[in-house]
Amino acid sequence: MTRLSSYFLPTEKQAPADAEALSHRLMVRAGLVRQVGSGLWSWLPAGWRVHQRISAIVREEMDAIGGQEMLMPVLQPAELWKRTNRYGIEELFKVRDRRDAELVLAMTSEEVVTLHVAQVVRSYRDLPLILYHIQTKERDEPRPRAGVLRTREFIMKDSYSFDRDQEGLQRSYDRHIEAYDRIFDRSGLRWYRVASDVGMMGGSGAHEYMAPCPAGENEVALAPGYAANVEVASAQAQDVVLPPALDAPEEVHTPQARTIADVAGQLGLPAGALVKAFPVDVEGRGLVMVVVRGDHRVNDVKLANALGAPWRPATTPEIEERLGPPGSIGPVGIDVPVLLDEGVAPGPYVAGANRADYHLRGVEPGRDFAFERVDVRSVEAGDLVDGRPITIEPAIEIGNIFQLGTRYSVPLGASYLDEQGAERPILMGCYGIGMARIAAAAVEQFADEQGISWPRTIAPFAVHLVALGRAGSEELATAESVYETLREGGIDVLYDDREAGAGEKFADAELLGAPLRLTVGRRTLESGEIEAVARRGMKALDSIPLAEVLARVRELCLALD
RNA sequence: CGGGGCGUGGCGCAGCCUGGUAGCGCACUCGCUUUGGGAGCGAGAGGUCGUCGGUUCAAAUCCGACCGCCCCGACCA
Repeated sequence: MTRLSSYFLPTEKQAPADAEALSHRLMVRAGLVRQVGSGLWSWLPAGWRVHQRISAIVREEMDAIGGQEMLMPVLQPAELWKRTNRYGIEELFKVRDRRDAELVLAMTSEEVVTLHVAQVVRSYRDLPLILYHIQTKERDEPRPRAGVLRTREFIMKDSYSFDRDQEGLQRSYDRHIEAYDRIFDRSGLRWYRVASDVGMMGGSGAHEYMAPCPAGENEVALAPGYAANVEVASAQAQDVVLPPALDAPEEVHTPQARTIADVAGQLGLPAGALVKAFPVDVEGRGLVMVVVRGDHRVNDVKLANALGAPWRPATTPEIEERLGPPGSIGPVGIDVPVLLDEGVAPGPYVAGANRADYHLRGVEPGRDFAFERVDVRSVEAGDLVDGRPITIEPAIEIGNIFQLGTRYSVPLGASYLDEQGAERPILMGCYGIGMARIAAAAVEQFADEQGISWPRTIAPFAVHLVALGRAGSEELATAESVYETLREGGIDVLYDDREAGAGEKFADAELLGAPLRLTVGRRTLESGEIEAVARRGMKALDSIPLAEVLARVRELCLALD
């Protein structure tokens, strides 16, 4: 049923007032999705077609690497989640049944899939395995936002690999990289695979797939041949002009100066000629002073990774007791270990004197204080990677892959016997893809003033057929036959047979964004042809003789973006 | 969780300050006209003004509580 006159496609001229993100506005306006509650969305028929097409691509590529599709429940016993120590996660929905038994709504399915594998797999001969499902996920998000970009309920493809050792895990991981690269290529997106934080879960590797677009919640650092989440990105800092060196540090009076900007302003120096001291308390290690260049910022994630332990900013009393007045602390003459960021090149800097209203100038790392080198600053646009400047772009995370190791197999008892009869834990990986985010990213990346311009591989319809002319006209009769021809030829065609003006029909076609628009109207019908326009760029194509419609449309469907 | 904002017909909004039982544009229904870029004229239908309570002769409007939604931030194994 793809006659627009009877298709459930509620397009709107005006977007809801509270919709901000482009994809949110357009997906609602085009009648693809409708909101039910905060972070809760229905997919209307045309939107669901997009979703299904994305799922089909994912399914094909997962199957191609040997993935086996299954289906696990959303509602799961809380017990399993307690065993893996995930029951305390805030985002996890917890519910109770009529007998007061505790259940959860799954946000992923590591517990359940591992349970099955633990029950079934006995021997190294049963490995490796890749299992996946495409299933609803529930997350009690603190703040749903931007339409379908961040929701409390969404459908995700999550796969899980099971291998006997790290080499096997790496192979499964690499196979997922191949599959994911193909999936995102096929979906028509501009995307990057970036190194990502492995977090406190440990594991030996993690990547995120990022689609740059304005509504993105993440930031990626990009340079030719380089892409990384800014959470973990490293780059060479931009040079800063330093004042002349001194034989030894000298105190300078800096009354009331509490911030880098204050000090730099008073001394007439760029912020980069100062160093910034950031005292932190590290679990199991105590107080350390992290020092970065004055114009740089400490990156929480990189710091945690460099320390290899949880940390927190030192409190004011701790700073006053061990160092000096907050706002005037520095690395010289203290009995606290100093971690010096790589962004601080050799040379004389201005640093806090650990004495109110005074700073030191001419402070040289190594000469005036000892330090341990770390890389803990956030990279900035213009920093260099292999001599090339990076840019920082917002991006949507459309997929992630993660080497879990034995994080779940040990607590859930998933093990196997090796050739020697020794019991060993199974090594796991987990791999996710959010279908809705692919759709939203495509909208964001390719929309123009008129509306959406879908990549052909995930468009709800390949062809949007517009009939002009009123009931009983030759145009309408011809359009009917073109519609039937295309439909019987297996083309996904949406036929606008409504009694509406041309402007309205064209506007809706452009809003909905099918790659190819065909128009049956008097203008070209006289010469036995119909018009064709490519949605991407609104490029007029050669008119198509009626007798060749099916063949020509087939060609165009493969040729268009 | 902190900050800000908003709930009036399907969508977008006005009315609220200064109480007197609801209005505009689009969409919708019917008729006539129109028909290649969101048509014209005429006639209609559609609203517990988020909910509950309070003040008052009278509440969309004033007061209180609650609910919902959005944006920024925090958060996002």
